[in-house]
Amino acid sequence: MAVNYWLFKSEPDAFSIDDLFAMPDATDHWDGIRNYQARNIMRDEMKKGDKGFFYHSSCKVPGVVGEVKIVSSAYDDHTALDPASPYFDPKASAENPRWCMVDVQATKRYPDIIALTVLKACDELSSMSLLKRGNRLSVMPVTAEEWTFIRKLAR
DNA sequence: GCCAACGTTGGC
DNA sequence: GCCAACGTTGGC
Repeated sequence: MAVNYWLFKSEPDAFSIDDLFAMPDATDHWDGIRNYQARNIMRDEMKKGDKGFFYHSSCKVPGVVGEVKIVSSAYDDHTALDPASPYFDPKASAENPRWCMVDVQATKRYPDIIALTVLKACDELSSMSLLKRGNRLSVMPVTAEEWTFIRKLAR
C-alpha cells in the first residue's frame, strides 16, 4: 500500500519537535487528540510507514519545522483514563477508551522553519487542508503533491 | 488579548 | 433531532 502523508500540529510550548528528538529513539506517542475527526483519521487511515510534517502552532512563527515517521498504527490513548492527566476524559472507560493515538518518530528537523506565511503565498498549496479557513484539526491529511512541494521549500 | 470559526453539550 | 450556549483553537 502506498505511503500516506499527514500533518501533526503541536504547540511548541507544550511539545516541540526538539522535545520529540529528545525522546529515546526520537519516538513518542501522539496522545491527547480529543477531536473525533482527528481520531478517525488516526484510527482508520494512518498506518505504520506513513510520513508526516511536524507543525508548530500558536506561537510566534507558526509553520512546518520538520518531519516524522509513523511507527505504529493506532491504539488506545491511556491518558483518557488517567484522572491526573490533562487529557483525562470522564466518559472514557477501559471498555470504551474513546480515544487513540499513534507512535511517531522524528526523522528530520529543518534548519529553517517553513512559515505559514510562506505556505500561504504558494499557489500550489491553495487547496491544502491546513490553509482552509477555520480549519482547526490537529491532525490532517497532506497530498503527495503537497508533501513533495513543501519539502522542496526546506533548506 | 482579541475574535472568528468550529465542535460539543444539553435542554427541550 | 434541533439549536442556543459554551468552550477551544489558533492566527493575528
